[in-house]
Amino acid sequence: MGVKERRTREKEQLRRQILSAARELFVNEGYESVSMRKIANKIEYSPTTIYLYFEDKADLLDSVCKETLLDLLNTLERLKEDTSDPVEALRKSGKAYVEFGLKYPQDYKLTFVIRPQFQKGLGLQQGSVGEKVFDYLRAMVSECIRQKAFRQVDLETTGQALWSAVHGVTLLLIDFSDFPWTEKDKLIDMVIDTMIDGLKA
Amino acid sequence: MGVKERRTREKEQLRRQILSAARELFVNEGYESVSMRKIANKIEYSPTTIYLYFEDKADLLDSVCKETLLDLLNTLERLKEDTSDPVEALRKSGKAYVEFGLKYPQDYKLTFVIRPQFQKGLGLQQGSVGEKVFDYLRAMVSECIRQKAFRQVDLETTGQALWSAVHGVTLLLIDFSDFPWTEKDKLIDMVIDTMIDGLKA
DNA sequence: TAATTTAACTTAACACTGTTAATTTTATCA
DNA sequence: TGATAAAATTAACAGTGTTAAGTTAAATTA
Repeated sequence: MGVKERRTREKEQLRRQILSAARELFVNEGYESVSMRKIANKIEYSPTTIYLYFEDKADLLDSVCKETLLDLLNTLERLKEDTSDPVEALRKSGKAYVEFGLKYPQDYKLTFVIRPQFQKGLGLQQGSVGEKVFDYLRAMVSECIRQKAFRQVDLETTGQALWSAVHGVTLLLIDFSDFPWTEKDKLIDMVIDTMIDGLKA
Repeated sequence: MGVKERRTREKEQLRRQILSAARELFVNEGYESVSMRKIANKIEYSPTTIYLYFEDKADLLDSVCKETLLDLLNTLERLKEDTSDPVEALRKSGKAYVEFGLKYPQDYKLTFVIRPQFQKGLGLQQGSVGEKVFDYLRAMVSECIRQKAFRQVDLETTGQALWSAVHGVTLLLIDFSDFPWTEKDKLIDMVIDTMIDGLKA
């Protein structure tokens, strides 16, 4: 009775194939410039086959972004081990966040700029990977407050403010690549360090 | 010989009409969802007429964004008069920047997210309005450093870091409108105040 | 093995897209 | 009025996301 299992496996495999082709095209040509036909051509199926695996183009984007968020979450949680100093841990997480965005700039934009445009109302629901990323950030901040390294700030607001800062520098560096930035790492450090300094006790 | 002058005026008028229709549609339906035909319908001309006044759709976007930047620059420079305290002036400018973005969220996104995607290599050239906006920010920061309200930080990097922070919070509030933000103004103040505190002498 | 049911996939079609070249209409000047 | 220049239009190209209907292939049953 291994037939059903094999079929399920085969379906899963094609689903991944579609997803991988979609990601590559989205990243290289931009979400709007990629057509269902292009994706279909890449995997050598007819365009409508994709609709048997995904609701529509936006759903395809959604699935690609969920993978990206998982990747980001893994990257961040891999840092958790070392560093007993909570402020240093937060700083490192901030750097890792921005560096993730700059390493995969188009994936980052898909997830944090394009997707919200096409998935309004589904930004960050309960149990989502996106929520877990923010949970991670909240825990970092919480530890800084608990150990009195930060002054008595509001946990939620502080987390959101830090997210704002790292999101901002990431996007500016991606979008305005021809702007006469000072040395990239200097800017990233400046953003993160200034925020952290402003929060210190 | 007022014929040529009238013609010039009429051409300018139609140009503005196109621009205004384009802005309204871009803002309400999103750049990619707006077709040249839709714009043409709105002004009751044939689609190709637009090409006599603008190079292409991206040029139309470019012109719309230049207007937005002028509007932003005016909004900021109107603050210049009052406030002798340079730090307070910077804080007010930061707030005004974010509030401008939230008052015209789609115009802000067109200018600072969509346009760079379609106008790569023209992000912020010499003499552009965009450059003037950043000049304004630089002057604010410069004054804070000159009056020793800020510690001896690098002018360029500091300006860019502040831009990152306000850009980030503006975009997050626009894009993730369903995220459980703490009170909006509380967050905006937190971002700006924390950055400024981190820069103080 | 042959017929039937189910799953997987494809073809054809709809009303659209940005942009170009060729053409027609409208306005100005001699 | 007729020629010239400017302005606006029509027709066409190769493409878009998505749906409904039709076809092929695989699995199950008799």
